[in-house]
Amino acid sequence: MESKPPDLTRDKLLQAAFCEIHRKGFQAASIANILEDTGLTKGALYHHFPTKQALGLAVIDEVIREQLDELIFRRLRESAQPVEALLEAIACMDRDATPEFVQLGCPLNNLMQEMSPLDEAFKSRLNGVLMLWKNAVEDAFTRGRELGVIRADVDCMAVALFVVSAWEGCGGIAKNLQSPEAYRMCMKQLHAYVRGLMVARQT
Amino acid sequence: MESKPPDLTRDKLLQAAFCEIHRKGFQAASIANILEDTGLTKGALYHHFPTKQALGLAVIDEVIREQLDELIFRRLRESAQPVEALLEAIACMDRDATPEFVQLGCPLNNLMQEMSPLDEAFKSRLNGVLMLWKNAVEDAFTRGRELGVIRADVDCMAVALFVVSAWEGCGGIAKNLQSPEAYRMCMKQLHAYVRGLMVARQT
DNA sequence: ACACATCCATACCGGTCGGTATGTAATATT
DNA sequence: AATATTACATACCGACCGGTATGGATGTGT
Repeated sequence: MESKPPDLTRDKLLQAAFCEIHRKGFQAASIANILEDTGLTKGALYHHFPTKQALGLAVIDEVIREQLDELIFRRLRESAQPVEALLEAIACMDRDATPEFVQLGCPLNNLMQEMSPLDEAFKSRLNGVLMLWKNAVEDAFTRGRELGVIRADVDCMAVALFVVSAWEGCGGIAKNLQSPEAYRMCMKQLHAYVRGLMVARQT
Repeated sequence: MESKPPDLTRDKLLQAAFCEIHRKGFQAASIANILEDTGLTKGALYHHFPTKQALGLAVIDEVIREQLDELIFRRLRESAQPVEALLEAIACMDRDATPEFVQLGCPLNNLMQEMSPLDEAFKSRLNGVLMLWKNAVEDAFTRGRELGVIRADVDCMAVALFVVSAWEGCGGIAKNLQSPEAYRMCMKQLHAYVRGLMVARQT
């Protein structure tokens, strides 16, 4: 028994809403544009989502969270060498930084900056995703410390929060500079910072 | 000969616009609200500023830039011990973080995230301020290296870019968590990172 | 005293926004 | 086969937006 009828229309709306929000921000995102992109009408949208806010929240839960989970969280969770996976994830974001992604910035961070002070519902959902991120990184550090890869004096939680902050910060700055080079330069420093938390390795 | 008649009305508009933009973002900032706060009318506003964009750009140049200059840039510029001044500036932001400032976030970063991808004029002005910041930090590192306080292997420009990124990143994350404690925890790691760039000191 | 520019208030405009009421075709239910 | 529900399309609404046109008050140069 399939518990999930795919609901193609809903998915199209979510995807188009994600793009529009990613480009314009949530408040400036135009329902009309989303409908134009999908070829649908208001009847369709308001049949699936009671309000624009509900649409935005669904984008967070069903698009943004999923993307980050695939791209980052899961890799950290599933790797037997969590610290190496973290370094690889950082290096990977670095390498794969397309000019378009750099220019538009991290969808999660964009929404957090815009909506968290304005809307409680947004804030809690966004913070939920942020905590998934922080916890994934913290867990990687904790496991790394147990494995003897991370120095014993490292405060895993504080460091994890800082790593995520710096991560988003690098993306934000590069977005404004609209420069993949700046992003790489910046993420390279974050990479070096994390390496500095590891126990000195004998080569 | 006074070159600057104070222009009280203009200043009131700028200040009210700054607050409204700080709270809502530029696009969502309502001209009507700004006028209500100041007790002025559209006639006054559009006499001093041709458009809403011009008002926003003036806020950047005449409010935000000045604030950051006083709070950070100047201190780095004028100190004979630039690295210590940087550490102190970081610790200071940390200590003085009021819940309100944490909740609203850095005005510069807010505008950068929102407007840089949308408006060229905003982008160039904002990047100008950002470069002032980065250059001030870079200069502090460079001078610190010449003074023998910073390790010789440090890439001052890359590190400066990272420091500013992480700085803004910490503010951004704390803004979403709406937690001064998280901000302090995060900035403390940044503080430690900068200290880690210094030559080992014999106590 | 007169002309003129500065500074600001009032009234108004077209456009876009999110949201709703209504209709309809297709599908599921009984 | 009749009925109810789902899944959309269409047309429309009031609110608010940034911006403008006009007019009045005040000072200023001559």
